[in-house]
Amino acid sequence: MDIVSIYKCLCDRQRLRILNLLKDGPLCVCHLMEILGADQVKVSKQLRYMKELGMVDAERQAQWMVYRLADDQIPLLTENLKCLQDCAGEGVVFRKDLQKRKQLVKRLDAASPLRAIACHC
Amino acid sequence: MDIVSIYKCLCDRQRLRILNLLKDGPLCVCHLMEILGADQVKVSKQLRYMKELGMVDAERQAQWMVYRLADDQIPLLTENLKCLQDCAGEGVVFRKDLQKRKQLVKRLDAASPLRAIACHC
DNA sequence: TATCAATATGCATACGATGGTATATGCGGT
DNA sequence: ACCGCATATACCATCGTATGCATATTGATA
Repeated sequence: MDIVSIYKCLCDRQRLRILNLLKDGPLCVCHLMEILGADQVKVSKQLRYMKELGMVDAERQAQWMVYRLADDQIPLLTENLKCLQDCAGEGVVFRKDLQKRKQLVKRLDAASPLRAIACHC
Repeated sequence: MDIVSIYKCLCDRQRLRILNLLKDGPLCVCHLMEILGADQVKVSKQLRYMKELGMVDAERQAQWMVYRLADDQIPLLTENLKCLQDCAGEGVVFRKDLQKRKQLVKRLDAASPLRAIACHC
């Protein structure tokens, strides 16, 4: 994959937020939607975009599609993801996303352990 | 400056090449044109773009405009520039650019030391 | 001041990415 | 077989950004 494609992917805030979330583990589309407060189509399209680039992998779990960072990591990507939370000013958004993620996982565990497992959180 | 703007800047191959060249020291527009094999308008506009972003600074030297990486480096940018030459496959382009740069400097030194100095190469 | 070289800018156009709506697919449960 | 939920896709409008051409600006030199 060429460098320019990677940077093109990174130059959208929502894609960055998604990658940042997936860095902590797989998530299904509906949970991404909830955390990001975004609509289904948008999230779905961006995931497809990143899947075609080879940045993320998708796996079906019952009716959910679970997305994760691709197994064969791209060093350039990995390095850039590392520093998202430390980014001056903007790091807040990324840190908050990860907090929301934790809350979500807790809630799912309490309400329906099975579903939490199914969704790989 | 926000992350997205930085990545937007990085997602153009020619801008990357320019930044890579400036990492080794200042250059004027005509030398950039020569090394990149690009036309004046394009180079000039991309430099302006990067100047407005705060990535590069410009200084007039007689009739030449000499561009350099901005004094107050942006960490995210610095880190990304570091690995350009090592990028799988594509690193070649960036390495070749730096070679061309060296040849250019040599030639200028031989032909006209004064001009070489004026152009800060 | 006329002129040339180096560089910048304005404007029109084209292209690619993005967003929205509607619709399709795939799976589980009844 | 049907329905509902989760997700994907097609299609179209839109908008940002790059590109090309023409022209303006700036500094040096005669």
